[in-house]
Amino acid sequence: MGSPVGSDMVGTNVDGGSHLDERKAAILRAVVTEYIETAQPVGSQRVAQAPEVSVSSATVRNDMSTLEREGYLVQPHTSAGRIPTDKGYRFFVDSLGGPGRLDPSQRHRVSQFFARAHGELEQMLDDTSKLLSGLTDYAAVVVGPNHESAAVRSVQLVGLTAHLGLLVVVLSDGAVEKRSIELRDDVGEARLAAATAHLSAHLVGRSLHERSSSRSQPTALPPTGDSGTDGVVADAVIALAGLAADRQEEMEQVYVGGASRMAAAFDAVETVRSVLSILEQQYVVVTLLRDVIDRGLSVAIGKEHGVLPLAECSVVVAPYVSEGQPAGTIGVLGPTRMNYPQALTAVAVVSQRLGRHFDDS
Amino acid sequence: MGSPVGSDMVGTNVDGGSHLDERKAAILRAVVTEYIETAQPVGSQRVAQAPEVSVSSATVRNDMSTLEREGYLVQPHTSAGRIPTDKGYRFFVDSLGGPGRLDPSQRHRVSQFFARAHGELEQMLDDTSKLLSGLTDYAAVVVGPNHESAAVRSVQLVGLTAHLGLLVVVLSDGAVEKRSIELRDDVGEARLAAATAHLSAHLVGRSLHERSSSRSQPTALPPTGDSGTDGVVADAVIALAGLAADRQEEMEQVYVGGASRMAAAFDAVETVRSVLSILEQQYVVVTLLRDVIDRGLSVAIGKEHGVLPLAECSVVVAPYVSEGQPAGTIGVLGPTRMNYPQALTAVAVVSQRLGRHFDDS
DNA sequence: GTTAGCACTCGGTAGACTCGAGTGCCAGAG
DNA sequence: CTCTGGCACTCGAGTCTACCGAGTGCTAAC
Repeated sequence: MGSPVGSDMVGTNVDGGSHLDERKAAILRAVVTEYIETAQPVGSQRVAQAPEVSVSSATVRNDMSTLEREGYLVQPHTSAGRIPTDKGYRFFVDSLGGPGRLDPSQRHRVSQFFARAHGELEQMLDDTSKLLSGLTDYAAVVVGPNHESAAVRSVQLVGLTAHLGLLVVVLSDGAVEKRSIELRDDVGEARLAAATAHLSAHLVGRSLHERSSSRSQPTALPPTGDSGTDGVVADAVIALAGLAADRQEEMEQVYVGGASRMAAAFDAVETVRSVLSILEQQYVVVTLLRDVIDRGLSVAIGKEHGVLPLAECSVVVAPYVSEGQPAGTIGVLGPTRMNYPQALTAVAVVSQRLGRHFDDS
Repeated sequence: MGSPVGSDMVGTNVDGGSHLDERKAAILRAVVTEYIETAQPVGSQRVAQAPEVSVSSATVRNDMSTLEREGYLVQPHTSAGRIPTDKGYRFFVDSLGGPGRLDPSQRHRVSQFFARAHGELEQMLDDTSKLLSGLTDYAAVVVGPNHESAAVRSVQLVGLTAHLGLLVVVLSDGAVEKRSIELRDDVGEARLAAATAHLSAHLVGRSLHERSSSRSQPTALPPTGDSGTDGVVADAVIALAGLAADRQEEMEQVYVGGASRMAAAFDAVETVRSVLSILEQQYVVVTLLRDVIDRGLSVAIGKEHGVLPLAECSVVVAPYVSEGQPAGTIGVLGPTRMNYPQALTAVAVVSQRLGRHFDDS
C-alpha cells in the first residue's frame, strides 16, 4: 500500500514512465477500481470523490491528462471519461502488494470443497476448475499435474478379443494408462501371461520416461526364449514408448470450467464466440499458461500474452506445488477489466490448497 | 416428397390441424426453408417466387393467414413477414422423408476421420463430437457406449504408497476403471498379491454389474484364511461396488464439441450464456438426450424437450448401434431455425459409421 | 502547485418524418 | 368456389434534428 511500483514484476514498460508520483498513482488506481466495478468510462469528478484522492476534480483532470499522455489511460471519445489501457491495468496489478485474503464465505466454500474432495484425479481437477470459476465468476482452467518422474508400479497385458489386447500400466502417482495392441493369431492367454511377467520383471520400479528415449526405436527387452512371446513383448514395448510420449504431451490435460461465464463478460457476441473457440483448443490454453508462468508473471493482461483473439482478456495464473515441486497450473480467464484482487487471491488460495491436497492423499 | 405427414413421427399435435392440403404444406415448407436460410421473417412475395409454389402472392397470403391461425406460423408484428413456430418446424421435419445424402466433400471428411481414427475410446468420442460439430456448424454431443454387460477381464491391486493402493479393473469392452483404496499398516506386497489372486479367481469373466446388486452391502467373497488379506479383499469389493454404480451413472460421459458455435447462432448474449451453461451440465445433457430417444423421436424442437433455457434450441439425435445393440447416442444442438435436413443426415451418417467403427475394432 | 470558472465537445436520447415491405380485404375473373 | 389483381393500411427501421449533460481543456486567480 506504499511503494509505487513492485519492481519485481514489471511488465511492459515502453519508456521510463513507470515512475508516477503518489497522487497520480492513487488517481490511476481509483480509475481502475471504478472502471472494474462499473464498466463505464470514469470522469474526473468521480475520481475526486474517491476517499484516497483529496484534490479537486480540476487537479484530477490535469493528472488524468498526463496519465493519458503516458499511456495509462485512454478516452473512448473526447468528452467522455477515461478507461485504463493494458499498461494502466499492469500498473494497478503490480501495485497490489500480493494476493489478499478471501472473504469468509468463499473461504468456507473452498474448505468445504477440499474437505469433501473425493473421487479420482480427473474428476477432482475438473471439479477444481468449477470451484475456481464459481469463486471468481470467470472461466477457470486447471492443468493436471505432470509427474514426469512417475515410476511404473504395474504392467499388465489383458486380452480383450482374439486379436485385440490391452496394455495397462499403473504409475506411482496413481495414473492408469492404457493402450490397445493388436495380437497375432498365435497369442493365447499363456503367452500374454508370460509377456506380462517379462514386462513386469524389467519395467516395474523404473520411470516410464527412461524407457522411451527414442520413440521410433525403443530399447528392446532381452528375449524370453519363446518367439511368440517376444513378439507380443516387442509390440508392448512400442506401445509403451508411444504412451510415454503421449503422456508428455497430453498428460497436460486441461480442464476448463465455467466457460459460459465468458458470455456474461462481453456484450459483443462475436468476442464471446472467439474466446470460447480458443478455450476449446486445449493446446492453445496450455501453451498460454505455460508461457505466462515461464515469463515469471502471475498475470497477463490483454495483449501481453500473444493470443490475439484474447486481446480483451486477462489471465491470472499460479502454479501449484506438490511434494516440493511445481506440479501443474491453475488459472482464471476473464475480461481485461476483471476483478484482479479477487482473482489473484482466489487463484492463490486454490492453488495452495490443491497442492496441499495432493500431498496429503 | 409426397404424403403430407409422416404418420410415424408425429410429435405435438394440439388439434386435428395436421391435415394440410398439399399447397399449404408446400407454402409452409417454403417458409421454413427460407427462414432457415435467411433468419428473416418471410413474406408472401418471396414464397410466391419459390419454384414449388405456383400461385400468386395473394393466394399465398390467404394460406399463410390460415397457417397462422392453425399455429404453424407467427408474425413478429403486424406488417412483417412470418416465422415458423415449433409446430411449423415439426411439420417440416416430419415431412422430410428421412435423412438425405451427405454432400461429397463432407462424405469424404467423414471417411477420412474414421479411416484415421486411432487412440483410445475417450479421445475417439471427443474427436467424434468435434467432427459432428464441424459438419453441421452447431454444437455436437456424443454419449459414450454403455456396455452394461461388460465382463471383467482383469482385476489387480497395486500398491502406490504404504497406505494407498489402487484397484484397477479391465473390462471386456476395453475400459479401464480404477479406484483408490486405503491400506492398513499390515498390508504389504504379499497380501496385495494374494488379494489380487483371490479377486481374480472370483471375479474374472463375470459382469461387473452382477456383483453390485446392493451397493451398501456387496456380496462378500469367501474367506482366504488370512484375515489381513480378507480385509483388503473386503475393501476392494466395496470399491468395486462403488465403481459399478459410478459406471452406471457416470460412464455415460458426454463429450461436447463446438460449443462455441452456439455463440454464432444467437445474437442475444444472454441466450448464449444460458445455453452454454446448460451444455456444461453433463447430467442435464445426458438426460435430455435419453428423453428424446426414449420418446422415439429423432428431433426435439424448441419447447418439445422440457429444458426451458433451451427453448430456442432444437436437438437432433441418433443412437449408434454396436454389436447389434444400441450403445450410445450422438446428437446436434442448434437453434430452432437450424438446418434440419443437413443435421439429420450428418447425425445419421456419423452414428452409423461410429457403430460400425466399434464393431470393426 | 492547486483550484474555481467557463467555453466547448460530442455521445446518447427523444421526437418527427419518411420509406417500404408486408398485410388484409374486396371485387372481379375463371 | 377458387384464385388473382388492386388498394388502403400498418408499423418497424432508418434518417434527421434538436437537446441535454457529463466531461474536458484552458485560463485566471488563490
